[in-house]
Amino acid sequence: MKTSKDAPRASLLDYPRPSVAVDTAVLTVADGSLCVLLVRRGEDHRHGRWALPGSFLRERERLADAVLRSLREKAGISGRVPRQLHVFDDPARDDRGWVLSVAHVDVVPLAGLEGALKSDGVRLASVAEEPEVIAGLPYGHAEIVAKAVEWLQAAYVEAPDPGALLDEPFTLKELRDLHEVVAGTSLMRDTFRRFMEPQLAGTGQMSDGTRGRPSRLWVRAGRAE
Amino acid sequence: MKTSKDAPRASLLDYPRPSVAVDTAVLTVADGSLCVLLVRRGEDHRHGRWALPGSFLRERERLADAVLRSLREKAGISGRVPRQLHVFDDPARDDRGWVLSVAHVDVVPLAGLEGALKSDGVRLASVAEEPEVIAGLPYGHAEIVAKAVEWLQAAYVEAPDPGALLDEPFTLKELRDLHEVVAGTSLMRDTFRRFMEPQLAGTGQMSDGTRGRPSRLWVRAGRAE
DNA sequence: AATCTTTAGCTCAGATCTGAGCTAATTAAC
DNA sequence: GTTAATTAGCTCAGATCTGAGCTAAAGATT
Repeated sequence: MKTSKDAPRASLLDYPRPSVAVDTAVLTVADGSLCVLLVRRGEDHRHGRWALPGSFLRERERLADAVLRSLREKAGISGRVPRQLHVFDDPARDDRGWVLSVAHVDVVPLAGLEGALKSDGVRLASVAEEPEVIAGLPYGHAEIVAKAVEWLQAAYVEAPDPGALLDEPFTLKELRDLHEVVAGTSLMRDTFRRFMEPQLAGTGQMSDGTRGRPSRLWVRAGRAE
Repeated sequence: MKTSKDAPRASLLDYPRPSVAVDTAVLTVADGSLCVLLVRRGEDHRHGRWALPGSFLRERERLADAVLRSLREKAGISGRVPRQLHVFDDPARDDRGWVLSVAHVDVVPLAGLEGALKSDGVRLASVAEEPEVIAGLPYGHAEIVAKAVEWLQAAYVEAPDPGALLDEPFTLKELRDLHEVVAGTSLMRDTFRRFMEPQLAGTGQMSDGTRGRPSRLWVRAGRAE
């Protein structure tokens, strides 16, 4: 089972190898609530339970490609920019054997999920409003969701809608509403404006047909002006 | 070995598996310079070249344990709190085969490395002063060092000496000198003091025998007072 | 059409932060 | 000893940040 330890060995690649999986928290905002995408597990293991979409890594496949493939196959959606979060390596994590899971996060606007959500094998769970659903996920997936949310919140403190959840152009109110949902707190209007404006480019247009006084419309701009 | 759980497929674990390695950037401060520990590679591969200490993961081993083992075996040092940085997954990274490398960072005071540095198979490379050494590391290790330094700098912005590089108690000058080395820039004296003092606990003692006016001695304190 | 509600955009006093500069306390050099 | 150099700790004016409150501009309600 084990190759000998000391003698010059044929190849270091003779070491036992773990299975490697990717699991992804797909985050979006729906109905003013930060949500994560769940899929119902198929015939393989833990049949019928809700879990994050994931997959085993295929031969020579890149992690990001495995994430995009798993989102396509399991949830029927197009992921965008999967980002690695952490490797979970508890040998007892998965009772099928020795499995490392590389957790990822991706951000997808609700419009990109609507087709997938018609299936009854796909649903959203609100991170804030359905904590019991998140806490009950198998394979330590609750921890992945927590890390994903933490990452998203940190990203949304730094820049205007870095996950591109909003369609451009948008008003500062729309942007602030989104950031408040992500942060889970209310944000001071002027402080928010003052921080974000330098990172936005004005379109010259004004919003129209909305409630209240029309406001300028903006698009995301590169940080360096 | 593993038996299948239920019918349809033999086992998902029949997928091909990558080799998994850990590589660690051990950071320290020596002679007023932020340094990373390198070891000379042994008989296995790339004989004689300097590289970060690393190892293949053993059966059911935790990543953190593999890091500590590799530091013990390859560098003869006791690591402290290895922290995961990123998984490098380029299939062409290693010409021996399909190898995922889980990069880690650890912080160790110079005193903990002095024994190891007597060996000519172990050296320090200054991140700022020997960029060509870092840039020439094999297996994409330069990228690991860059991520490790980035992580350390971010950590040192948040808290007083989170890597515990300084022996307690210390003066604010010693702390600031350390933080300046890590940051690579000079830090405003009073701004630094004002930010750090609430995160320190005074010992009531004063420094003695040092140049200049004696100053208070401090120890690190938990963030929550 | 008058009034209410909502949102935008600005202003300004007060709060907070910044860092140069001052005085103090010690060691080092002469 | 006397003077220079170094570092500590504080102070205060100026810079910056904050957010309540004001006026403006639109749709909604009556």
